[in-house]
Amino acid sequence: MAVTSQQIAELAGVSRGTVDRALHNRGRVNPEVADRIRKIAEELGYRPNSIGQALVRARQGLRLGAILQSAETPTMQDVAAGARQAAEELRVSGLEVDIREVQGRDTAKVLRQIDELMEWGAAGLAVASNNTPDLVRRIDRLHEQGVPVVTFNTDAPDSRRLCFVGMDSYRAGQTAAGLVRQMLPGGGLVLPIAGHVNNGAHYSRLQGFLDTLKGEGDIQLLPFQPCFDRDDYAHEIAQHTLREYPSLACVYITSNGQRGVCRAVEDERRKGRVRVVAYDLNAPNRRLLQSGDLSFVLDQVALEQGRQPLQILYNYLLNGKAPEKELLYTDILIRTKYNSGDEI
Amino acid sequence: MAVTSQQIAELAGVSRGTVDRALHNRGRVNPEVADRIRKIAEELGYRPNSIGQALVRARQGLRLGAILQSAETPTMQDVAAGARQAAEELRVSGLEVDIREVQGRDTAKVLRQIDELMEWGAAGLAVASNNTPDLVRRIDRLHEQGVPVVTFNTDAPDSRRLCFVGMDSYRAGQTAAGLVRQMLPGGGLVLPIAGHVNNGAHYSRLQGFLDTLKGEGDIQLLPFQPCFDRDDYAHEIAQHTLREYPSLACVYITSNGQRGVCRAVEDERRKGRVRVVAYDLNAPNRRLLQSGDLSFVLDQVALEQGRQPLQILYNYLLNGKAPEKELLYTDILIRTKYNSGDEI
DNA sequence: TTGAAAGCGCTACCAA
DNA sequence: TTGGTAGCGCTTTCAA
Repeated sequence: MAVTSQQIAELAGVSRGTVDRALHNRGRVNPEVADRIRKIAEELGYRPNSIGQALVRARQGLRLGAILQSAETPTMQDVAAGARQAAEELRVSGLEVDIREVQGRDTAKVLRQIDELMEWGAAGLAVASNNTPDLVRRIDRLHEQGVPVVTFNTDAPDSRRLCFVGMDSYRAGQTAAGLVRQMLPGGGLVLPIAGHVNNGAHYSRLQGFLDTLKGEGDIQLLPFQPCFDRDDYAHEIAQHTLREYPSLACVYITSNGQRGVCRAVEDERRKGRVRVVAYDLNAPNRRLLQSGDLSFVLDQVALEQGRQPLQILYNYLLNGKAPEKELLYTDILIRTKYNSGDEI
Repeated sequence: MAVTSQQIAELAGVSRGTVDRALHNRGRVNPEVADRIRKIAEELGYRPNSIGQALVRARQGLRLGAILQSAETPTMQDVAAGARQAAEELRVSGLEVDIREVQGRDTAKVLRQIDELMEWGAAGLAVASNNTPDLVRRIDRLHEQGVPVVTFNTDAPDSRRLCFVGMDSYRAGQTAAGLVRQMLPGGGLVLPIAGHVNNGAHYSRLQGFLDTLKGEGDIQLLPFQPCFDRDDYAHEIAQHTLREYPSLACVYITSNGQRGVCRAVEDERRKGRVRVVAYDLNAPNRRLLQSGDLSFVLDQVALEQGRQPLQILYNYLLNGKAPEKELLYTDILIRTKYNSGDEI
């Protein structure tokens, strides 16, 4: 059995209460005594038993809240699963976690959930919502009230959030560019399609892609087109471009709409000659990879994105450990038909 | 606060001890009373507080051991870090974990460590060693003694181990083949290099690769060559092949030796025209990706490989939950110069 | 078959 | 500035 605070108390000739105060700098202890206690603890390699701590903490009932927007999408469902996993892990440490799922992109609903969670007594929040002025204001207010907020999946960069956990979209775009570069050693014509023009993540995915391929002389980039996350628009854009450019070698799409693109390629009987690179490994994309309609899918580690924020809040609130960086980027996964199975 | 065993005891008009015995089927309780208790617990949605359980468990002192062979390699260091992480997490649940690192591939040393850990009182073991008859025999013996063994990173398939956590080497080979296929749309000449001919993992990486590319008519596979994990041999093989085949398009190497290959490509001034695909994202490979000497690196989630086995042993020994599958394959990661940074 | 009580390690509170 | 004590939820022992 490891060394306990009781043992230290006996060695120092004081009570456990004094040891506790000394080691946690809670004050109300003679500095000399505190020094002696700290030295003994150091020598014995004392580390407070986290189970004991958890037991006490459970009584205090620290509460954390998490809110996920667009919860109806496959990716956010994965994120939610990660959050639930973290909630379960933290339960063991004596915390309570409430996870709220919001359908669609609706800042008003998100704000309402924030209100409810604050009323419930949440000491920290994890928020995955889109970056609107209203949300930024609310996050700033929470910050002033001493309630830390971690954004995840989608950032609110202008707010005073503790940190962000999610994909580095620009870097993801670069990664996509690297793949296209490898696929087209002899160069070729590439069509980039974005989702919404005003979606920060989609835009960065595009920028990273364009910036990285621009220098490569033998690769020609067509002007990018927005498809507004819709398969029908994406289909129309792809079909039109395929007909106009018989030499089209690749389509890069940063958002939903990939099914429309693949259908267009198939319709025009260009499958195999036109490569498609898309985002997010969900069920439909898994199928499109298997069938060879998609060459690559860039995936975010959704589960991790859900898990980390709550852990970070826990470490911040209970151990006073702030996250190492403001931007905690999750891994960028490259998926092909061969590594998109159900690995653990 | 969630419902406690005390509350159930009061509602059932019995003591906490009786509730405990009833809910955990420890016997020594009137069946009718047990039924009543179970029904109340069910209705109230009782779930035993894991902190309370951990506190008691800590007193009993359940011990787990982990042994890693070839601990001096970068990959195994990552695996070890994962094991340490798991050890820390389990400490919170009241377990003690001892991790032993063995230098080199030495079954005798591994067996000695197993002895020591058993003497120490380990109730379960995680073992990453090479698959030798001696080890298999020992694992089987442990199994008979009721000590579960989880193999990780490297499997001992013929043993009665509880399960294996690691890469699906054949599938990794297929993944590499898929990348080569994408890189060489017009076909081309490919040289496969393996490490040791008798290394199961390296052989599977080769087989998966060959099987997947065999059907592709326009890709020509040269006979594979073993380089015995050595850069100098790999250099020699690559140099010789580069000179003999000016049209060589790609080298696939399943083991160490990738530096020798890259040097040969550079020496022969074929960098950019000859693509190299290798394994494991360690420091040197990160550099080779950055410099463009390597096109792709296939990586195993080493950290996860270290973490999982101990968690599995915990669930098995304390919750009676056997792993879902015998072969728990970890993710196959594709790394390029753009996604091989230090993401979390 | 059942109950009562101890004890795990820690922190918080109150009294001195 | 200190010590003493209660109590978190659970399991286990001992006694009835």
